[in-house]
Amino acid sequence: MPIRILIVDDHPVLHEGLAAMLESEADFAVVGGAADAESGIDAFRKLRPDVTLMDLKMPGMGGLKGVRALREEFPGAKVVVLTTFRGDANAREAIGAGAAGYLLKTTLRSELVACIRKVHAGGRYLCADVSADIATYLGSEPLTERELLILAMIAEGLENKRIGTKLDISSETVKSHLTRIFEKLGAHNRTQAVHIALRRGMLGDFAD
Amino acid sequence: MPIRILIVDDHPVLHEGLAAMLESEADFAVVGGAADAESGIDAFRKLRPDVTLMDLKMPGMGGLKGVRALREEFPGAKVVVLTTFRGDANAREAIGAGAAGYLLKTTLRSELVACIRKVHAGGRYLCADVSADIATYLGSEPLTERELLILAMIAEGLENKRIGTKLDISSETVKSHLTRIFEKLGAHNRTQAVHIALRRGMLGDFAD
DNA sequence: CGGCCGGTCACCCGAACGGGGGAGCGCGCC
DNA sequence: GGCGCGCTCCCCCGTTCGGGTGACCGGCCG
Repeated sequence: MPIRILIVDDHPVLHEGLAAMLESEADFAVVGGAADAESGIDAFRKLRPDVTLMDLKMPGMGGLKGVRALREEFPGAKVVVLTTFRGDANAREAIGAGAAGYLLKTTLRSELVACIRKVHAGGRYLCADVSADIATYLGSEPLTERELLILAMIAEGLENKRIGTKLDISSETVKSHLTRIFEKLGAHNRTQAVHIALRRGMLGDFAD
Repeated sequence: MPIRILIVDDHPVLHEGLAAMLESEADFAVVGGAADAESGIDAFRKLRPDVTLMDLKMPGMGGLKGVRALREEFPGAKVVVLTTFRGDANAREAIGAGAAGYLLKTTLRSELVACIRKVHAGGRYLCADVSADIATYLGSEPLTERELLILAMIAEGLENKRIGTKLDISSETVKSHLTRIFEKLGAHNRTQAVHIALRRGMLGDFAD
């Protein structure tokens, strides 16, 4: 009996590419597909695939919450995240959300297949680039939610005072958050902090 | 006789997806593929395809220069750019470099096929999102090379003085460039300028 | 030739930023 | 209960930023 696979990706081209790739493996069967996390979970309920391939950036709830929600409802679900972006933060969160595999879209067919096999067998698989990224920042403290929120507003170019107003806190508080953010990221000013955060995938990334 | 297509893309999954999609059209024939611009041009020399699909972000020279180089050697080459990223700047440059089509990877199969047909017939095709982006910023003045260079350094978090040192100019000059950059982008501070530039695809983008 | 444009530099000044302290307060965990 | 952590706020002070204004020069184009 083949490994039954569900594909959740909103890029038609990629979606079909994956399907074509996987179908050509003798013991793989693509049993369904969806273009966003919500309908992906629906599809899972009906199909109960062995392995689910999920993109991170999708309309609606997004892939990260998708993984979390899916794993909450089906703790045994085996999910492989497949995304365009590097950066340790994305991968860490995905793994924290319960993903068993994490691949980049630059992955070779052979690696994709190997990953699915490994995950299906109950293992984990991270592609090399990503595990390297994670290793690089192993010791680094994660930002708190508040800090991430403020950093996101910084990234949009807001000034401390305006952020304070929006969050109903003093601009002094914003400053002290910022100081901690700089410490954690190793930045010396707000623009550099944004740069590092983008590189590490900590901010709601640009582009789809 | 079918429309002969060359695919240049470094993402195996996407590459195969495109190939699968296009092959399933009766009058399309994928005659070759490459994973970077240089070998894409090599392939073009041998194959002389009717239409070339090219990704923008690739190792080596990158897709933009690839299009430029290809069109220089073969002014009649019909190139469709296929990329993940929105933003008017990317698209403008690609068109300026001689691309006849510009699609996002979120494009539907039907649109992809239509685009290739239109370009093959000698026409142009931009996907709706991108032409909307371009329309939005129609009146805006483009940044000069110098300004882009400085903006890129700003994006990395460098301060004016350090940029001045690196470029061997006064920090006052950096400031006056910056003032012009703010004007052109409609920004009020450096971080916001970077934000806008990223959104508009003006900076060497993040991620592959 | 005269103008325009892009790049260079200068000075003033008020506002924003970043580093240095210190200090409360609520919450969860041991 | 005590401790730590995250969030909140405050003051000081030197630096950087950003706006305003003005100026020079070399190249390109009409």
